[in-house]
Amino acid sequence: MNPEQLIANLVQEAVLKVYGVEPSANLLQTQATRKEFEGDITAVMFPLLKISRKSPEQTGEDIGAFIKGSCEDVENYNVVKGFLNIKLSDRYWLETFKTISSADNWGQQPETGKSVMVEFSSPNTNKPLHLGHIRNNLLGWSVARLLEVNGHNVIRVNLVNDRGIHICKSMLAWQKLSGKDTPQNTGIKGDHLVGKYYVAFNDMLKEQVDGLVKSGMDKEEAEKNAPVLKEAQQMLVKWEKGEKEVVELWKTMNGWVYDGFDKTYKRMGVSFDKIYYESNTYLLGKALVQEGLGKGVFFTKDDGSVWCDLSSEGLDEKLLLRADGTSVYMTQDLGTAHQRFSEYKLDEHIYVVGNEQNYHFQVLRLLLKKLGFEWSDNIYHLSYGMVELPEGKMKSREGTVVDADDLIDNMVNTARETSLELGKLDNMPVEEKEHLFEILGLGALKYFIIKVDPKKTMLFDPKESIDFNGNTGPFIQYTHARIRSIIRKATEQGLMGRITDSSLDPKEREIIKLLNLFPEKIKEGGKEHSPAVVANYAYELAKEFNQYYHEVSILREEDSSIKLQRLVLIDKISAVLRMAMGILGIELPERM
RNA sequence: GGUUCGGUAGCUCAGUUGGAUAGAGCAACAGCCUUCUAAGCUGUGGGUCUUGGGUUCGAAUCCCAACCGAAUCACCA
Repeated sequence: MNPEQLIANLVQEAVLKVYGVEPSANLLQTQATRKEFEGDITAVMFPLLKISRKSPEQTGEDIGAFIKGSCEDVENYNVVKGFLNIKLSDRYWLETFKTISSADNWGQQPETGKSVMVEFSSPNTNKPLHLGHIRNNLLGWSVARLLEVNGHNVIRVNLVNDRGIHICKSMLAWQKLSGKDTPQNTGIKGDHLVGKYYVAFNDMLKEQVDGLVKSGMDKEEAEKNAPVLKEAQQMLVKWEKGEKEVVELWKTMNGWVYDGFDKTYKRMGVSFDKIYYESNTYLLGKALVQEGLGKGVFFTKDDGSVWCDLSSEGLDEKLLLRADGTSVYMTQDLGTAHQRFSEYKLDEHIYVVGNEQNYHFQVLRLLLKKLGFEWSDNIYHLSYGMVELPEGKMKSREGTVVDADDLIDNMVNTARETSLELGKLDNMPVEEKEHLFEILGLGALKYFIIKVDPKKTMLFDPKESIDFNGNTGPFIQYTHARIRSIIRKATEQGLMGRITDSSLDPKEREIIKLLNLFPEKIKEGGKEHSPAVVANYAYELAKEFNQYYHEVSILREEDSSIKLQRLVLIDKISAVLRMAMGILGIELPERM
């Protein structure tokens, strides 16, 4: 039984027997004992004073004495102010550890039969992935893993924005400036090639606008009337009509981008069960709007456009269909949500989307609710804050974005340099080394981003992110490699075995308590959809091991029974680290 | 102005259903490699938890107000 639950039960019984009153559950407050006091679990006495009608100290003494006598797992107790600190026996913790140790995947919950869809990444096909997408991908992936560990069936989906004026811009620039460059003949990764032309388009546009302004046109006017922009708009019209030439080019260039994205996704270790394309879904939702009109929850304006009035909810009016009958983003999202819930029988749908769309999702939920869908309560927007750079905000127009591929290369290179400098890998085959640098670089990046609470705007300092000391991914990877090294040696010596009863060091007790907390941590993480909890837990565990490692000898102890117990313990630490870091998509090396 | 979210050490961040003297890492300083991996460990210094009220045995945590910051309030997606 969970130790806090055990103590709560004991205290409840004690109060009943000693004071003759059955305390309600909310009065039974327990917590882990703070490190500076002796004990494992602390029961808080203050809420019980109205029952005991004695001082906090006396109440603690009464209850402490009772439960010490009633449960043999209670080894000792002490009372500090209103806190009753209870120390459980070594036997109790060893039993707990046996349970943990015998579980194959400690923390994995049984299947719940629930289906959860997680939509994340959602890139545009006119430029490569950047730092913001990295945060998105990492969050999406780990939330999906977290839900799986909690026993749910998870469907990962990606909604690619492959249509619209921005795509036409890249296409037009490509036609004008080259007409023949391909990823193959230039050696440039497909998404970067297309992104290059997107930038080129904006340069052309700026040039033309400047020209028009010089010849006397006002700036706003010039921005609307620049010839290249007109051409791009015409191209979009042609695309919508399905003109063969334009559609072919669109397919070709998007194909390049997808090849590029695939490489980045693969390197980051993310994948999807299904990819939706907006070119296929952008017409969805119109029927729902008609339905809403029929029900009277939407209304039509004089020009024929359709709106929903949300002023009673403290929001504005929201457009759903333009006067010409074409749909907008919201229309489409209504449609896709409806489609997905009916197609997959979802219990929950999580959208991993930046916080600039908080308003959008707030409205989406409201509209679905107004349309009468009960599942509107089961859509959840996992909103995350922007990633800022030390110099300020990222702006794609100003060229201050951090490209995802460049960043990963950078991290891996730094991992390589740092590792070679330390010079510990001289006997490692080249291939294994390269794999190691890859997982170290990515581990540093992933951990750095995931450990921060998603909803907070975070600062990405490239200098700090490649520091491999302290609370970092490589620290945890290093800890794992250390443990595996010991386990390898122990295995060679034939020392690996089962746990043998003996006493526990204080540190071992701490570690067992921490291991015991793991299922709760990932549950909480699942509830809050926050992998940051898991990241910080893994760090805590790794840190405990490192301290333990410096305090005791694991392989050199004279008493072989202690050796065995310690080995089983650290072996379990490495297993839990693998599980936790696996949720975050971070690989742990066997040696480094 | 409306909505949503933040504000914790010089910097980056943790902080559990409200609990004891608010914690890590980085940076600074001082130690520890003949012993299982020093990407490590130990120690020192560093705080008006933005401010002011309230709730109560007890508030970084809950409520109200103010201040500062971010996002958004498009016939873009």
